[in-house]
Amino acid sequence: MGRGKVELKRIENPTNRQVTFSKRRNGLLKKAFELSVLCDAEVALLVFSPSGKAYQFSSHDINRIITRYKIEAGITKSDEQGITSMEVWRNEIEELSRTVETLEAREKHFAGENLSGLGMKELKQIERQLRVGVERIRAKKRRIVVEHINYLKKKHKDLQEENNNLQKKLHELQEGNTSTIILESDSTCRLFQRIE
Amino acid sequence: MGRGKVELKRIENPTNRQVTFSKRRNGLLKKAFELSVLCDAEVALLVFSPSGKAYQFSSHDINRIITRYKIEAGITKSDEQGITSMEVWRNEIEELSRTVETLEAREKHFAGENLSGLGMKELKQIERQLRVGVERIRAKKRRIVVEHINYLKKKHKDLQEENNNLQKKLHELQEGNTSTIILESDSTCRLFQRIE
DNA sequence: ACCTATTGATAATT
DNA sequence: TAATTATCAATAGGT
Repeated sequence: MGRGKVELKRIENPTNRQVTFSKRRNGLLKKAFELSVLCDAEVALLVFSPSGKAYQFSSHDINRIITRYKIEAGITKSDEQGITSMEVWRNEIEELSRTVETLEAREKHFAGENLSGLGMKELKQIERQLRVGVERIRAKKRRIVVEHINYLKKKHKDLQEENNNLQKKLHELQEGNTSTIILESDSTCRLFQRIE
Repeated sequence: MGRGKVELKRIENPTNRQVTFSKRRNGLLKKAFELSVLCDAEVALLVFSPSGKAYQFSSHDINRIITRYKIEAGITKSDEQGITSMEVWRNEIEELSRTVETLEAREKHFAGENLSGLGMKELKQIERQLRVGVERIRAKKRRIVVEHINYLKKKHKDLQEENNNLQKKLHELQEGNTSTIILESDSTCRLFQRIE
């Protein structure tokens, strides 16, 4: 929505990024507010800029919304108010550690290690995933090669054209001057080298 | 944004409210995502519909974002001791998060996704790893099949032996008693069934 | 920070 | 519920 489409990737220019952040953050907060009013919904929005500044919107008490989320997410705490941030962090660390363990186990499976305990079904499943991965990797490789070949073909064609032009000029010079001409132009020499 | 301006107040028609909720919720989630990507920001969004259904978006682990918010909000009564240990934990969390991200990225690569940005060398490396994995999985499968076959062979042999013994006993009985004998032994019937 | 050409979101309608 | 479309809103790039 502006003077040009924007790719969905990190804006590299820091100034632009900052400006866009400011604009879009406001837009997002506004829309969160509108949603809560128009549709009578509970909305909580937390935003941290890369530089660490915090922004928030919440239609109701934010801690209530967060608590509601945590309850829905299955994190039933004995005492919501009593959770110190330290406890929250400890839980967070444990959760992350579990995630890491799971991911590492899966990676081992993909590498064909630690397979004891897996049944035929799981093995077939993993093998299928691996084969899909291999096929996609190969497709990507083929694409890269094709692109490179096309690039070279184009370069080749361009150089051949340039070469023809140079030859033509050379002939014109020879016709205008019957004395022998020795080819010594640097660019012409490089040209021939690059064509092979 | 539509066929007419809308007042910033609760939509009274329940159908319209539901439809608008669905559309705007999607729009809001999309924009939250875009903000996080374009501007490299941490964003967490929680939405509860009036009917109680929960929707969420978070650019990073939502609990981490919530924790971060709680810390910023409750920073008033934090003593220096607390801050120090909190920072230690926060560092640990960030490290774990990075590990998770790395592992997830690698898993995507193994699945042949998110390959943009990888060069020929990396692609070949990944393909090699995948092929090694496939080979090991297949070896494991072969081992399982062979073991199973051996198990069946042994069972078959045992049963055949038992069968022979029974036949022998039968003949002995027949020789001792010339009258007709009808086979009705339950165990013998099951035996023949299991051998096939 | 403000301005506007453009893209994006969505209200109404089918 | 899912498309389509006419409009309004957000915003990218420029000043």
